[in-house]
Amino acid sequence: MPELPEIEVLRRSLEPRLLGRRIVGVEVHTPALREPLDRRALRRRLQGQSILALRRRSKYLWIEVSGGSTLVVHLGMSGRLTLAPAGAPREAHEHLAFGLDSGERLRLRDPRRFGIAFAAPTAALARDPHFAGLGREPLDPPLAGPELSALARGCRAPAKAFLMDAKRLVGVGNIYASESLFAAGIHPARSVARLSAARWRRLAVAVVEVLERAIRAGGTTLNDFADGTGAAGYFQVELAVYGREGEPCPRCGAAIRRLVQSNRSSFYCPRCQR
DNA sequence: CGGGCGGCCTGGAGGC
DNA sequence: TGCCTCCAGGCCGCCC
Repeated sequence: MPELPEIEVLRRSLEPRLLGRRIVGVEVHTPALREPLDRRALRRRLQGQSILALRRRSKYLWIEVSGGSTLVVHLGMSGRLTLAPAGAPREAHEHLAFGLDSGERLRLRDPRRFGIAFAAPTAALARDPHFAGLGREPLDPPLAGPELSALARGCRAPAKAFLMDAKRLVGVGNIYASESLFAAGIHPARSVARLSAARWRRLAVAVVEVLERAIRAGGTTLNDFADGTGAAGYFQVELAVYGREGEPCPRCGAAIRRLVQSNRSSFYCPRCQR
């Protein structure tokens, strides 16, 4: 669920509330999310430091602090990173929290524990294994057809799998892959090995537009996602095909179908997508 | 080496 | 009402 738009919405919601704040306490409640939480490194790198910048890379949030370190957070499937007022009780599945000089607490809740959190030297992030092999950011600058086509060089995968291959293009997960392919009129099972230039152009435009619209709508909240203030997004009401098997296509009225690819559900219109 | 797929994990939905 | 099964999907590792 948290794909690029959700993390960007989270980043924008937290940025004005966190910039300049000082981290006064680091609480680690759970030994491991998807990776072990390193309590000592989190404390050593973050405690007492001021928050300088919030950035996003792929589906990761980077919170850069003074002293040369950055806190990296990935929400996995069910994570929430929210600011809690002073004195708020610990919530269920709260694994990690940072006390701030404002008295608030920045806390990570993640029932399914697919998330990731660690602190690392800012200067070494580009070489960090989490980031070294990542592909192109689709929005900065906005992707165009020829470049998307070039990213697919040597790739014969179905279009759905290509869009979700973070080594080539980051940020597009299961929901926005289905939505982008619908917007471009491309069948999710079509191989990208021989797509026309016109189709590459339509796909690039579709990816950029879908992601930007989702950001403007505050992201997609199906179950878990909320921004840093706890607010849900509302792009779920604008989804054209995702999760709508059997419903009429918003463009042509044909029944939307579901297809399983790589153990993931893809949704598409059999008439509009070829 | 590209690509498919299982596993990690829990809550919620649906069937009986 | 309660128990069971299934499903959700980001990402890594395994396998063909």
